[in-house]
Amino acid sequence: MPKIVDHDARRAELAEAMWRVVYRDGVAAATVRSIAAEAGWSPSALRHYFATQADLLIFAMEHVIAQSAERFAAESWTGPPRETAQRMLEEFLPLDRQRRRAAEVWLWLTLHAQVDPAAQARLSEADDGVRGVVDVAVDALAAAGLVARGADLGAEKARLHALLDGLTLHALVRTELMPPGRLRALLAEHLDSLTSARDGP
Amino acid sequence: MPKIVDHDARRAELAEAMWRVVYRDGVAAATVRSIAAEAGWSPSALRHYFATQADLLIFAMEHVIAQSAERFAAESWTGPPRETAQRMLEEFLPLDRQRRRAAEVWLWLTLHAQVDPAAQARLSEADDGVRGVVDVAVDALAAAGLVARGADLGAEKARLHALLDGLTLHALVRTELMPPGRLRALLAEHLDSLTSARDGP
DNA sequence: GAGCCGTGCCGAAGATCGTCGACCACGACG
DNA sequence: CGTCGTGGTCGACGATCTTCGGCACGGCTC
Repeated sequence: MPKIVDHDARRAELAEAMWRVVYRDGVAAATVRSIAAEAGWSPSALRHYFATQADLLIFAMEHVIAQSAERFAAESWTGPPRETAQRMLEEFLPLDRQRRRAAEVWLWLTLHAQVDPAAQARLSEADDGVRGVVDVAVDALAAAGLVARGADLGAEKARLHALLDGLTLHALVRTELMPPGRLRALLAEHLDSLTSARDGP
Repeated sequence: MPKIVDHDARRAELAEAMWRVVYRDGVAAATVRSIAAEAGWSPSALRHYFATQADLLIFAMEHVIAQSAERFAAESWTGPPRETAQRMLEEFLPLDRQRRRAAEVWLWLTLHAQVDPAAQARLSEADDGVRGVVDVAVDALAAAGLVARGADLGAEKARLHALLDGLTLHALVRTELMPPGRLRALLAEHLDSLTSARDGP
């Protein structure tokens, strides 16, 4: 009976407006009002599609993660496993402004999740997406026989994942000490350590 | 001529009040009002000692870091270097509620530093404190001959530091996957990887 | 011992934020 | 062609950080 709008499309539109604001002015500028202005709506209109600000940011974050997942699925990922793993994991490092902004949003969500169980749950799902890529990368290395027998794959995945997020954090807080080249080099060094021969059981 | 107050002592008192609030209710509850109430002052009084909320949190963070540094300096750190390094680094992991809360504050500051150059500068100094401890730990291992010749000490320090902060982040966002025991084990695994024989140049 | 005046502190106000409720308008269905 | 539900706006509320004007206390000077 009433006017019908494609909610999913509208949500995506608002999420993109949010990313434009974030890319331009940083996550601190991602207020409900500024995002609404960017999208050309009144602040109240957003409430029809996102009950709360955190919902919008989570949706936007899931949006880019889903896009990343599509890119991962689309690419063939042939070639040397070692270089492939490096390329896959570099996707998550803040090597350019865009990914740096995404890391800021990620940080905002992480902090917010400390007090919002709903955000916590959905952030965990998104986190699983990243963890899944790390798993794939490590498994591919192991399947290629590049990881020493006896290595604890579960622990290696957790360690690599932690290193990835730690590097991201350091890139945010100490940009001058962590230029893109150093981020890549440290990731490479870790993969070297992972793939070099180590004592089996 | 006027009433004289020991500003440093008052600042320390307010910082301790802040930590009580944070410990009890989390960093989100660390508003100027709640901290003032906890300390028994009016919100305006805080402005005499901290120009802004970020200043208070930074001071409080530096406060605990300074205390940690004192503990580090006080302890003799004798015994096997490998176990010593583990103990030193575990100080920075959120293994109990107190350190978890500290990590939340750290996260808040990191986010805030993205828009506040002053906070950014002072946070960098605090970050150097942590980096210094990591350096000491790795240097001690190297001095004991436990790190393979040819290893890039600078890179190893950066990698260990990133791992430390990454583990902290994961402990905050995925507590159920990162209980204290697993945090310790992953740190130990990394130190094992660092101290096990690796290819020299 | 008396007065001055600067420090310390408070209360209220300003600005901005997220969120909510009341109200209007359009348009698809009966 | 009328109905009524969805979509949208406006205004307001409460909370936040920060700023401003004013009051009071208490050391220093005379």
